Amino acid sequence: MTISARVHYATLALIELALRQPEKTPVAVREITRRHGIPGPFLVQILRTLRSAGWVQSVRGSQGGYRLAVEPADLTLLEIAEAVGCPESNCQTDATDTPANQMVHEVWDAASEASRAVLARTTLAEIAARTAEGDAVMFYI
Amino acid sequence: MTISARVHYATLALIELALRQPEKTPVAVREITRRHGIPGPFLVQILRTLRSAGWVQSVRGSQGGYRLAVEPADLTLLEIAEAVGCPESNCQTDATDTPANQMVHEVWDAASEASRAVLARTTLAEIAARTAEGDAVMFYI
DNA sequence: ACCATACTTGACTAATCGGATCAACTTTCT
DNA sequence: AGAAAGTTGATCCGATTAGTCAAGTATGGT
Repeated sequence: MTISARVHYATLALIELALRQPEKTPVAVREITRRHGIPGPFLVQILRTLRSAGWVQSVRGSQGGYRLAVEPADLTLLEIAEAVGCPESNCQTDATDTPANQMVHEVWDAASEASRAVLARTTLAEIAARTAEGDAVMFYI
Repeated sequence: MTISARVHYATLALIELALRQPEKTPVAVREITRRHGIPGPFLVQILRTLRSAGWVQSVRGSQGGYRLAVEPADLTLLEIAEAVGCPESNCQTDATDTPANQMVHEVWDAASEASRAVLARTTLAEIAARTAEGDAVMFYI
């Protein structure tokens, strides 16, 4: 499981937006980068992806920024990871389709499915709430 | 879950060796590459790693090759993947250790732990046996 | 003894990817 | 008008992966 910085940053940003959803003014990119130490224009690039996915809404002009466009409870970490991260773990069957090859593929698929299941059952709302509490949380395997 | 070709090839080679363990003569690299379409000298590089890990034994000279050095039932896919693949998913705590950061890290860790659990409970013996079955089936087609 | 076979070692190249940056432009608030 | 923000597209760098080469060494068969 590679936790590409891209996905990590995206999640951080979304948590920030989720926590500040009650505010009426949108949150500026600058603020998020300062808060979480995310390299400036890189976050912009990520937010662009999130926008075209429909998770966030951008407000231009002065006093502009970003705002969450969906319910945090409806957004799972899996969706975030897949939208922003690697371009789909393409499980195309190789040309050399020996039985050994198939077996190995099956195991890899099972493993990746297991980790995806964990991400699929964690919502943004959940992780944002826990962040707010500052609580130590146990995630069961 | 990235299934680096390195790990994939390593597993394929080990399956081959496991299946031919009863033979007295070691298996030549050339043969393995032909069977599974693995690029020649790349497999050598991988086998070197497997050797220094102690999983396989090399026999030099003519009639030489590789031979499994452990019981297939004692070797899990997790061990293989970690020995040959990425250099440990280094989960170093970032300098900016905000609560959000910690939360996100916890989820990633849980996810990666889930997939590792799958690999940890699959042994080489198991996957080799299943491959053998598949081979038998193919024989009749 | 000799030669073909096969592993050993170490360095080396090529392509891809993730991370990050820049510059020029548009929109909106005051 | 001017400052503050986001928008877009091009680009760059460094690390990692995949894959290669060549010179060397050991072994078995004849």
